[in-house]
Amino acid sequence: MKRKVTLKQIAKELDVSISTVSKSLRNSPEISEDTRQKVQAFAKLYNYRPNNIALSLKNKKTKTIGIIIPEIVHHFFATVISGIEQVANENGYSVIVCLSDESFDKEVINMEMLANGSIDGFVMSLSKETEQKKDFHHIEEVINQGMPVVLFDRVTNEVLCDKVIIDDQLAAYEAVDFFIKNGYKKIGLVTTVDYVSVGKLRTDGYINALGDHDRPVSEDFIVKIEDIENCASKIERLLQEQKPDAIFAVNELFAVTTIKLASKMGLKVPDDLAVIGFTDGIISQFSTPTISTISQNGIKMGGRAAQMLIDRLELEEENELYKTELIETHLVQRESTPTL
Amino acid sequence: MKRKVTLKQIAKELDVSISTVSKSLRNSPEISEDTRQKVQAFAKLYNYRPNNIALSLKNKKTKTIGIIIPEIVHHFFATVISGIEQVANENGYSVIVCLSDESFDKEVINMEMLANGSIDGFVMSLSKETEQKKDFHHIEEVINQGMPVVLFDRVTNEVLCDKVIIDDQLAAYEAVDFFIKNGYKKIGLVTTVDYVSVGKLRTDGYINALGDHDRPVSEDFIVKIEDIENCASKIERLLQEQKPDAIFAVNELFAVTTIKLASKMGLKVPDDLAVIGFTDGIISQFSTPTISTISQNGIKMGGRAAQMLIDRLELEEENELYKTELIETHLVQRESTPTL
DNA sequence: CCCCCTGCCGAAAACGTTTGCGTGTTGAAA
DNA sequence: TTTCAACACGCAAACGTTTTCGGCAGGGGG
Repeated sequence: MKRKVTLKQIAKELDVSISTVSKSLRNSPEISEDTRQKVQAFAKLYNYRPNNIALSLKNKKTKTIGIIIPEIVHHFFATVISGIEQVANENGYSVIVCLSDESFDKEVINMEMLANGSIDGFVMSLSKETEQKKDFHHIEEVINQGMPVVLFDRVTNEVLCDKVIIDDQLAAYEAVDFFIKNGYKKIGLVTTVDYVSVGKLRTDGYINALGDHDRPVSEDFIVKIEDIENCASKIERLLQEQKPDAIFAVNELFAVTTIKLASKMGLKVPDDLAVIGFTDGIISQFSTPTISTISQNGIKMGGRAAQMLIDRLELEEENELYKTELIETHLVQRESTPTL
Repeated sequence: MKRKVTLKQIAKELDVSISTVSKSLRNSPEISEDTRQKVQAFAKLYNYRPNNIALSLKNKKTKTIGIIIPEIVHHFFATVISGIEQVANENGYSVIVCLSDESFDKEVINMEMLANGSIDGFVMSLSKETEQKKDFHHIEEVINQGMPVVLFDRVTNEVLCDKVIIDDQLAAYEAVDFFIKNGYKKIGLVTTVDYVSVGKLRTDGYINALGDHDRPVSEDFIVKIEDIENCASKIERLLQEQKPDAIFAVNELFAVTTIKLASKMGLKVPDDLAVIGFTDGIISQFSTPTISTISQNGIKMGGRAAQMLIDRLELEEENELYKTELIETHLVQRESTPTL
């Protein structure tokens, strides 16, 4: 086993100083052609690579981005990571991933763990619990220490930083608008509880769309789901009691669950019930029928977030002007809405 | 903005030496009660946290695990990361994730990038291209430098290291055996090209199961798919020309694609065609009909891999005894196979 | 012959820790 | 009063880099 070789070892072996070796490898004109060649040959032979940790310590930058997300077993977040990783790599950065498991405490612990020098900045999406508690001191603290943070998707107005989101409200509006324009009368909503920021916004979009078309908004047509495990009964009740002809669901899981329940009740999708979901993921593409969704391009979202972070990192002056970028969405029509 | 405080700053502020501060914070008996209290109070006030990078440099360990996987937008790999992260966190480790995008070059670059001190060890799954080229020098080099590697799922016999796999061949055998025992006569296989290690093993399991029951193995019943994009025609041909009554697919995507094609051809699943897939993921759970699969517990797999790596890292003596752990699988019966 | 310049290289500091060892002070024992 | 231990603390090295600065030697010009 041959351990990694260091400058010091090369220096000793070649009987020169450490600085000579370092300069030779960086092609400094201070060093004679002869010595440079010799050192470089030796370094190549022993496959010398500078130690990242030492470089990080010296340069006070790690070239590493910290990602904190609620969970990774979730297609949308996986695509976001993918987007971040891609842009990060192109710019010579690595990514270190931590999962909050939707827990406030884990989010805080992970942030503190990474904030002590391990990374140059964060890209993160809030955990449900954090959104519920509205406690963002851990994020503000990190920002105060001069470490940039970019929030995406699940963001909050209460902390000042760069953000990347989609226009959740508008996207939901358009989905409902699509239903209305195509003659649907009884449009139901399957959404999350209100403290989930994106759920709330999408709910607002639904309400506004109905309002703008002078449609009544009834609580009876809205199902708010806390945990996915036992949501079936609530959705079933909506389907049975209100007999909606269209359902807008704020995520894939709700959409596919609704369709399955509808099918079990003998309803045909899309003939008896049209469905539009949110987040264009695996489920929507492969379920039967395939599900029309509002696309939410995670790759692009992650890419933009990473780019914003890196831009800020490589900027010399501190810039207190924070931007919020909007990622465009559009309706992907599939089998769960009729072709018109 | 208050930047992170260092030992040096505390020392200057309190007019003591750096070592006194350090020792005070670590409760060394060398330091008087008085000074200790004073330093600790001050450190708490300024929210002192030791710099991870400096610690890494000093201790020559980073408490970070490098993960290299082909892609993250893939439910199985996402669950594996989840499993790794969990065990890593419990042991005070972070994880840094790199994606090879199924490319040999990216795999090599990522490994070299991380191997220069950024991490203590690797958990990885080979890219398709690496499996095809059978070039593992980058992995061997890393191991030679004393950095432990744990391979999972897509592994190779050509490199000596710890491994975590499922018994792909046995699992496939059992799936086919299930078909045979339940009276199916014409069992088709939808698999990958042979260089994908797990695909090959599952194909072998299929062949052996047929052989052991004295069933003929015909190439006509086997479809080998290179890329998922244009696999439809091949599968259709199998369904039309051979009219199998059961299909074993080596992954979810092949399974759901087969089912969709069968439905389009008017075949009823499971009545006209029974299907068993592999990897118990989102698609299998939510497609219609839900798909029976060989479960492949990614969380457990990742967890074991992480534990093996950490065990080796925290072991004092070098241990050349490498283990290969098997994760048990079982058949999850859903709607794509008949209830008997 | 002296001075200066230039080419080449090494010493050392710095990044932030931890820790073995040396040292000064104090108090008590002889 | 002398001696010695215990106590409390500081020095410095080490981890592996990069970079500034200073120095030495040799050569050329005055």
